[in-house]
Amino acid sequence: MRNMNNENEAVPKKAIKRLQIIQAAFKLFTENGFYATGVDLIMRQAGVSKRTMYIYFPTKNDLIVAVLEFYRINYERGLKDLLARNDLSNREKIVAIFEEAGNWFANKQFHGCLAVNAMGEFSGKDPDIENACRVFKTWELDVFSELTKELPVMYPNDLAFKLLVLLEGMGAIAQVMKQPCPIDIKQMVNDLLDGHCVA
Amino acid sequence: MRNMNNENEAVPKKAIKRLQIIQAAFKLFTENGFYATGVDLIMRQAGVSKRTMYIYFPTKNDLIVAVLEFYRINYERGLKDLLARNDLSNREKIVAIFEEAGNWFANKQFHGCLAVNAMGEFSGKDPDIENACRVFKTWELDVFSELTKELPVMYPNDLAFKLLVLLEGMGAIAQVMKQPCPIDIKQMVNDLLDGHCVA
DNA sequence: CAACAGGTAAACAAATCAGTTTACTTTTTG
DNA sequence: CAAAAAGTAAACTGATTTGTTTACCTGTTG
Repeated sequence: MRNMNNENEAVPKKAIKRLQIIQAAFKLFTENGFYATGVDLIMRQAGVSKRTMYIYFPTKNDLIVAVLEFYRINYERGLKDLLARNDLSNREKIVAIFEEAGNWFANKQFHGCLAVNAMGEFSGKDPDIENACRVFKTWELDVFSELTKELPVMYPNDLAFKLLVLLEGMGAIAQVMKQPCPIDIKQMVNDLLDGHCVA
Repeated sequence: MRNMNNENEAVPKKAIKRLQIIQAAFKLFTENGFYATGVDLIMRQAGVSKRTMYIYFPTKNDLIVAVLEFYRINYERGLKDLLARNDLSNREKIVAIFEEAGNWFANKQFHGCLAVNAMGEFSGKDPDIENACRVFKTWELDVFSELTKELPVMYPNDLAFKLLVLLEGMGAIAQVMKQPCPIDIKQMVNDLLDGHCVA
């Protein structure tokens, strides 16, 4: 059985294995934690031999750093469509982000922010992982900053940081409590936005 | 050299070893995570033999549950004096809690909320640990609820939850970013309180 | 066809993990 | 004092960990 799809040939085989490993590791790290997830299981789930794995990722921590980068890129892609919409104001986009996050957090399968979890396991132990976590949170802050800087507010960066605090808080509580959020987050976000608006 | 203090004899030796173990484990779990901390190191730091450890805590997870309870009791004791003061209004106490938390989070040694970190490592794996984490967060919420219920606000429980969201968010960001909080948290808390006040 | 890069499968090494057991010592207490 | 309770130190088990190595296979390409 040869290659059947003669259209759209030349798929970059090179990076396929690497991505398979990252995706399997991402799922396992998210669901079971970093230390608790062994490389043998990752390689089995990825359908890849151990040797291949250690060619792409010389150490497990290298893989963790790559997974955290993947986590951010994945997150970015999920937000892309929303951020690109021109039928929504920046303020509406912010509210929409919290709505989407709220739905995500409400899922029983939610396991908290991977970067926060990684920090809990590797803080003070692996600078590369620490750095990857900070890069992620910095990016999250940048997303909000991009949205608030064109809002009629006095201190857009302060507002962005407050929004991030809100998002983190929701996530952490959802992760631990695993029950629907009893408050109206949308209203809380709107109050925050109103409090900063000069117009 | 016999026992010198003939006054106040009969110190309950029984629970001393147990507490030593919990305190050493608390420190190590906080600084290095749960999976990453081996029982051999805990027992060495506690100055206790392995056998004794396994008499008090048949499994490592039993110890983790005990540490999480200790974490809560410790937290409660740290808040006791503040909550008992009668020269402060409930509103002032809430603000004071955030000020203290802010100072704590600003410390470079801060490693995030132990219950959140535990959830990141044991979510879906150990019901007892999960439960201990939820008990901790429920207690945190109760502290705020006790303070808000006597405030002139419409929905004291909602306000309490929002305060908890704020506290969690600050903690999670501080844990990852490890840099001073760029916003005025006291003002953010006051805004939140003002937004709920009917008077 | 032949060379070769990239892959598999599995055995292996060395360390570490949680937890057990044994033999002995210290401390408390009736 | 003497029995009993609680402790120590250290060897040990068996499973698991990350990471290495060996021998073999496969698809592509000059």
